[in-house]
Amino acid sequence: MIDIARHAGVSKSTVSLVLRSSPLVKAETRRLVERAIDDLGYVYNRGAANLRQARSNMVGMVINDLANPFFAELAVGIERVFQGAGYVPFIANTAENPLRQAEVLRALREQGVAGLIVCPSRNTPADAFKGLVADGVPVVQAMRKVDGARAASIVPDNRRGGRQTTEHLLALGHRRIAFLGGYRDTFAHAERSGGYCQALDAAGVGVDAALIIDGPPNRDGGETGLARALGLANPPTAVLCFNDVVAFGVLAGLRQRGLMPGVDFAVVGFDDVADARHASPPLTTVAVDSFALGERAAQTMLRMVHGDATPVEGVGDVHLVVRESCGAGMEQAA
Amino acid sequence: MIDIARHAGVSKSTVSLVLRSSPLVKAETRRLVERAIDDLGYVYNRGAANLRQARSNMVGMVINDLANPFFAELAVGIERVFQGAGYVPFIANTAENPLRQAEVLRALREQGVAGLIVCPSRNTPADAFKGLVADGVPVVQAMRKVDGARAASIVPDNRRGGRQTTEHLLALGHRRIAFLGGYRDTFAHAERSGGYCQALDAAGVGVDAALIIDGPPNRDGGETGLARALGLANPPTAVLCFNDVVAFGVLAGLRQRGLMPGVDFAVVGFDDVADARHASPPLTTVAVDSFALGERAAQTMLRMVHGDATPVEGVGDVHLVVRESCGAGMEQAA
DNA sequence: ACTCAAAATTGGAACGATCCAAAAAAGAAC
DNA sequence: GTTCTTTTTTGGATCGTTCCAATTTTGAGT
Repeated sequence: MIDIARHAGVSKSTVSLVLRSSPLVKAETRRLVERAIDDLGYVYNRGAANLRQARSNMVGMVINDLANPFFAELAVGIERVFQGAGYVPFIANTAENPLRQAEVLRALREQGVAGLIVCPSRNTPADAFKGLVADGVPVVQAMRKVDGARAASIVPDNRRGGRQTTEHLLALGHRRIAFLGGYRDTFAHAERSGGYCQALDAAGVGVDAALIIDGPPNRDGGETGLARALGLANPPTAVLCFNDVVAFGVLAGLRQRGLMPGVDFAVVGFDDVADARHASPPLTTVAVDSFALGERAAQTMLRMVHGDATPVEGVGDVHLVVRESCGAGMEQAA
Repeated sequence: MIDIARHAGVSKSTVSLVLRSSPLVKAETRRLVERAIDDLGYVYNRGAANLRQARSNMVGMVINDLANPFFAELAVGIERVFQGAGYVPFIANTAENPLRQAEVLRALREQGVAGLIVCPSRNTPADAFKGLVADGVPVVQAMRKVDGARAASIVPDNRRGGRQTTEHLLALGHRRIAFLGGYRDTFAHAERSGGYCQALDAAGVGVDAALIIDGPPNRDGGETGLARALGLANPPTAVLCFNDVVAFGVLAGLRQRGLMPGVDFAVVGFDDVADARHASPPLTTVAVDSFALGERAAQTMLRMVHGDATPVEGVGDVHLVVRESCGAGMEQAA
């Protein structure tokens, strides 16, 4: 920076002002300095800058499973908001591993992030964000939240989604409805299956614990879960899946058994990822609007960066998207 | 850090040594300092450290399209290597936008990354990495490479893959084979379609320019490309798709028209993403082994970080995976 | 007890930016 | 041409770490 100052015939303080595009410098001086900057191929050292001024332009997105297209969509949505605001978002994957998550959070903190959006991994301890929050780093939880954590959160209305789909299946005449996939110890599972139980109770059908089958929230989880469900003495005629990826597994599993999803068996997903409407048959699911959710999380974080300290607990709207996999019109099957 | 020194009754230099786990400190002193560290809830400031010592533990992965599951898989593979080596990988998405990519690269440089793995966006200028390379930051291109860029690269054998699949379709009796999707101005398109042309020429079939239909490398690109292909005066009986996602679009398009992929029409993909074998019908495709490719790119970068300056131009092995979408056994269709 | 090497510790000067208070330059008003 | 604002520029201290050379402590050998 001193080299530039010399080259442009000004002081390093002036160069600093130019770099931060301060209105204090005369236009002419600015041009002079700017020329020197690209003459010398100078690169700003963000680390040094952060030393004095905590304001960094780096935000972190900590995501539990990048391989799940839903989270990839969410990430893309979030990114778009930050781009416009002059922040550079970096994504880190924790692969559902709380240890890995802790490492990532530490690294981001050391790096001096301006804020964080986190989709907490499974089994995240309640105090995972304590240090960050105490330091005044805005932390927004997205999609999931850790109970006991004192950080903002933006989550979809999982309970309502679970209830709506279950009601839909009930209306189609199903009485044996399974809830498939996802780990019982996660926030999302508790809420989604909670909505499911609530709807069953309200309809006077009653919950059969054997029909709540957990497992990894991926394709395999769907396939093996389906196998277990069909192996029951009194098997279900419909399944509500923890998420769309699980539902894809179920669709594949049904087909392998020569069953036609949407005709012989009803399948409903959750999330409405881009592929859901391209599945065969197109998947009935709960649209969570990942884009809007990500946008909202990002905006919440920006507000916190700018000093708004009100703790936000946002709930995103969801709605049922009826396609073919639930077999609307298969009332006789039950 | 000075607070810690005082609290532990040592000097800041000693604390610094402990933080870097130097062998110079006595075990007893180390324990003393470590206790002070978590008593006071101290957080290391990586920025300040990088100020003196260029060695950062942050590596960047710049990815052109996170929404494509193939790149997400690649990213996960790369991450796994770095974790073991004590580096923290951050992912940034460029969404195929060279301007955005430039911003991201600048941000990473300012942040002082130890190295970069880049899947260059479309239309990346040849000098995009010049500054980085001049600074001695290791840059490894993965999957794609920019011509003229003097940076290492690890890419799959696209040409061979294109050739193999085309030969396979020829062997099944097809003579009108289209190449669908992808932008003509990308490296991967040039190589993959190059292999395709080569195989056609070798078989004496000849290339019909009308059968090379480009478009976005996503589901939509597949659907609209298929529509164009089927609208030709002399339509193809088989398509080789630029990648699996395009192929998924083609499968959906065929089904909408009441055509059965693998029976009425042959479809082949490229990449072998996880979903390829779960498609219906399971997709015949070229396996590029994203995991191994990512691993190799990461290891190349690590070698460069450790001072190995030999420019690497790695080519990853590919192999044809025959499933059902190509309709092995449909020779009569041609 | 004394010497000397080895091991462990230390203070102060960097690194590259920002902040602050103060100085210099430019304009306005008389 | 003063004097007084207002605008622009500036030097030096500072952020939290690492490096270096120098110092202190330890311990072995006599």
